[in-house]
This record gives sequence, structure tokens and C-alpha cells, in this order.
Amino acid sequence: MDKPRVRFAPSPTGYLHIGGARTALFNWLWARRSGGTFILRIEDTDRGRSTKEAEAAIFEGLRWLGLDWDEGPEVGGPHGPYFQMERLDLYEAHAERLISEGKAYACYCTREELDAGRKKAEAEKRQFRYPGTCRDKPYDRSRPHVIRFRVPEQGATSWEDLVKGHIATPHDTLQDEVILRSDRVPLYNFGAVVDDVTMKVNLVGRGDDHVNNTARQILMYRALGYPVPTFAHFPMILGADKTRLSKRHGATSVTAYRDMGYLPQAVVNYLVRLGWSHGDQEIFSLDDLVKAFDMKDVGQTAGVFNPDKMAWVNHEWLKQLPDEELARRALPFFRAAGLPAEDDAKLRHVCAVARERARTFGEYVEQFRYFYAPIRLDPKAKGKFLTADTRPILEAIRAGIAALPSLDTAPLEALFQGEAQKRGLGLGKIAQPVRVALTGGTASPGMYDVIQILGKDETLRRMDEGIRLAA
RNA sequence: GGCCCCUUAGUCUAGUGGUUAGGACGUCGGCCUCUCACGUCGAAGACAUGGGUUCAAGUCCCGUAGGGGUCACCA
Repeated sequence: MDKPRVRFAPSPTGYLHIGGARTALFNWLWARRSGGTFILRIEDTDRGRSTKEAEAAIFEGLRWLGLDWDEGPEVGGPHGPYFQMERLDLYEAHAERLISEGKAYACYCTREELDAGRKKAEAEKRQFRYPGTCRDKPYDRSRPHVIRFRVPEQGATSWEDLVKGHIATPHDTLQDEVILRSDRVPLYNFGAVVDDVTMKVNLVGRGDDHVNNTARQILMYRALGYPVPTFAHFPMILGADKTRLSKRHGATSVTAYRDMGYLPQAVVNYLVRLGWSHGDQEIFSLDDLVKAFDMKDVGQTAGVFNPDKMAWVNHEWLKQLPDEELARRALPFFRAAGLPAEDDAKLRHVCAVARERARTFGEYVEQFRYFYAPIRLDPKAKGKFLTADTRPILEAIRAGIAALPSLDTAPLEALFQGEAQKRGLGLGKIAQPVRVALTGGTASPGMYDVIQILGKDETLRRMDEGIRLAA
């Protein structure tokens, strides 16, 4: 078989969303696994909704995920241009050829006439199909018109879908659809076919919301006399309520996840596992995937997007980062929250303790802001642990720390253990009040780490304040 | 509503006629422990449903129900 030539063909009408990213990923993997070509094409024929900002956002999202394209915008290629609005002549030429061969024709029906027909059909509770009014009218370019593709009345078109298997569409469910608008801009099905043919795409992988377009497109390939590519339709991604994933389900853009502190490899890892699996393995790098991915392992059932599992996957990836890289990547998130973090030993220590405790950089900032900002004292914690009873403990620990020549773990441990023994208490009775004084709450990393991160001066300041409150 | 597709635990999935139906997230519990988390051990939890075919069905066939998609001069 020829080397795969696949494409991702988004409309620049918004950010790169989770579903689009997975479609791009599956295609990219299919190309990379066998040295094929991954093409990016921008389907910007909907001028009302297409924007340059959206284009840029899509490029940014793909690059962030590590999905580089071999042909397309900004990189060029032998089959460009890669923007549909720059290929209008091509569509027109193909349409004219179909007209001259009697496979397409001009339709002069107005939108109003068509709408009236649709209304009537609805009132009579029957399906509306274009009645073929203009099928045999002569081609008159001087009249406003669209171009319609002639669909056979009988029979059916079928194909072997790489993920869904055999699918057949009866022709009587189709109609002579518009391929060129009155302004000569192509509609989706025609533009995609002409582009896929001229870009020599041999596998079309896309969301299964396009299943119903496939027979129409196959008919067009045949009418044009071109080879029909292989199709692969990926199951949809749904929200928790099992409807198509959309904004109301929460964040759906890949950059939103980037901004929440997800790693690109984690997003890739989670998305690929939504609809694809490889035995019991859960964690895959992009390199692993290039080796393991196969369209035949893509499932057929729509999957519910599960943010909890994605956070778990992210945590797995975060845990694997070397200390320096973890700190370097975490830094912008602390900064964005207005916290005065630096790429220094303190931040590395914060990240070292955060590593096992937080799943995203967003959670790092949320959980450990007290290392860089004044504590937010939890009233319940204060009521329980900053009391007249615990005040002597706080004072003793405060004095002990003040007297320590260094904040190494061993002397700190000796101090806490010594206080516990002296008072006949468990270590918890000593540590909890101190924890509340230093962090504002009852859950935190180990006390010795907290003290070391805060440093002696800040530790003593917070202890003093705790003692004052425990009065 | 017509057409197309789908149906293993709350969720993602393994499973290709013979398994105690496996793994993961989440949930619950034990251990570890200065709290939390990590780790670790364990538990609960699924073949939508009714008929066939077969010695044997989650696996094959048909029906039913449920879900999704799609029916534009959007993509």
C-alpha cells in the first residue's frame, strides 16, 4: 500500500477543541507510524465564522500538543495552497467539468422557494428532498444559480470503514446537493473531495458525525473519475450527560487545559485512550503511540470525557519530570497567580513536595500558595489547634527553632520528637498546631519540609502569629 | 420523524464461542504515617432486554428498548 497521506482539516471558527485534537492526533499517528504525510488544511469557506485568530489558535494548539504537519500553512508543500479560499479556481474547474459531463447542473431555485418546499414537507410530515426542478434546464451563467451534483435515484453506496466496518447508504436518502454556492464558493462535501483528491490524501480520518457525508463524497470521487480513499470514522466524544461535548460541559479547548497546568503529553495520552486501547497499558508517550497505534484498535462507541481521569494521567506525567524541569514549568503558574516565585531552590523544594500531592500546576498554586503568600487561616483549624492548650507547644517549638543553628531535617526531627516525648504526646499532637500556624490548615506536606521551605525568619513570624492567636 | 451508527460496572476499556468476565479512573476500607498526598493491600461494582443458532453465547442471527449522529447556498 502507498504511504499514508492523511489530513486534519479544521474550520477556523474557534479554538482547537478536544474532539478536533483527538481527530488530529489519530491522523498524525497514522502518518507517523509508517513514514506517511500529515497535512493540515484550513477549511475557511464559511466566511461568516472563519477568523484569523481561530486559525492561529488551532496552529498553537497543534504545536503545543506536538503534532507537527508536513504540508500546510506556514510550512507549505507541493499541493498547496492549503487554505480553501485560495483554491476557488480549482473547485470551479471541477464543477464545470461535472456540468459539461452532465453530472452536475445549475439550479436557479431561490432560497425562498426551497424554504417553502421544506415548510410544506414538514407540514405534511414527510421528508423534504430537492425535487429536481432544474435538473434538465440549460446552463445559463447570467442567472443567479448554485451548482448541484446529480445523485443516482436508485441503489446504494457502501464502503469498508477502517474503524466502523461495512456501511451502506441508500441513494433515496440522498438528494442532488449543492456543491457550489451562488458566489461560486464550494460547500463542504465538494471542497473536501476536490482537496483530498488533489492533495493525494488516501485515508480520510474524521469524526463519525461525517458518516452521512461519506456516500455523497464517494459518489463525487467516482463522478470525477478519481480513486476513492479509505475512510476511518472516529467515535464522538461526549460530556457527562452523554450529549456531544460542548462548552457547557466545561473547558473544551486544548489551550484551556494548558492554562490549567496540564502537560501536552498528558492531554495526548488521555485523548488517545478515549476510543483507543492497547491491552492494559494506560500511559503512553507520543513515541510509544507511534509504535503502538493502529486504526483497527479504535473503538466504535462514543466515549464520555472524564476530567478526573485526565487529571490522573497528568499527575502520572508530572511525577516523572526531573526536579529542574518540574520547577521550570511550574514557575509561570505561580507568577500568573501573582505569587513572587523564582526559579530557585525554594521553588524546587515546593515542587518536590507538590509532586505527589497535586495533579496539575493549577493545583500546585491552589494548594501551596501559602509558601509565597500570607496564610489563609481555616477557622475550624484555628478553633481546634490554636488554643490555650496548644499554646505552650507552639511556644516551645518556636523557641526550639529559633535556637537551631540549621534547619536540617535531623535537628528538626529531634526537636519535634523531643517535645513529644517530654510531654508524653504523639507526634501528631505537636505537629498539627504547628501546621495550622504555618500553613493555615490541617493538611500540608511534612512539617520539616514546610519549615525548610518557609525559612527560619518566616517560620518564626508565623509561629509568633499562631501563638498570639492561641491566646 | 427518515436514514446511519452504537450498547461490558458511575466513566474509559480488554474480550473475536468454552475466562472465577481482565485492567484503569473514581468510590469504600486496611496498612504506612506528624496531617494530606504518594505508595501498598483489599472490597463493592458490568455483559441493556427478549427470542433464536450451538454441546456451549459477552462473543453469531433477529426483534425490542436506550443512546449518539445526520437530514442547509454550515463544516
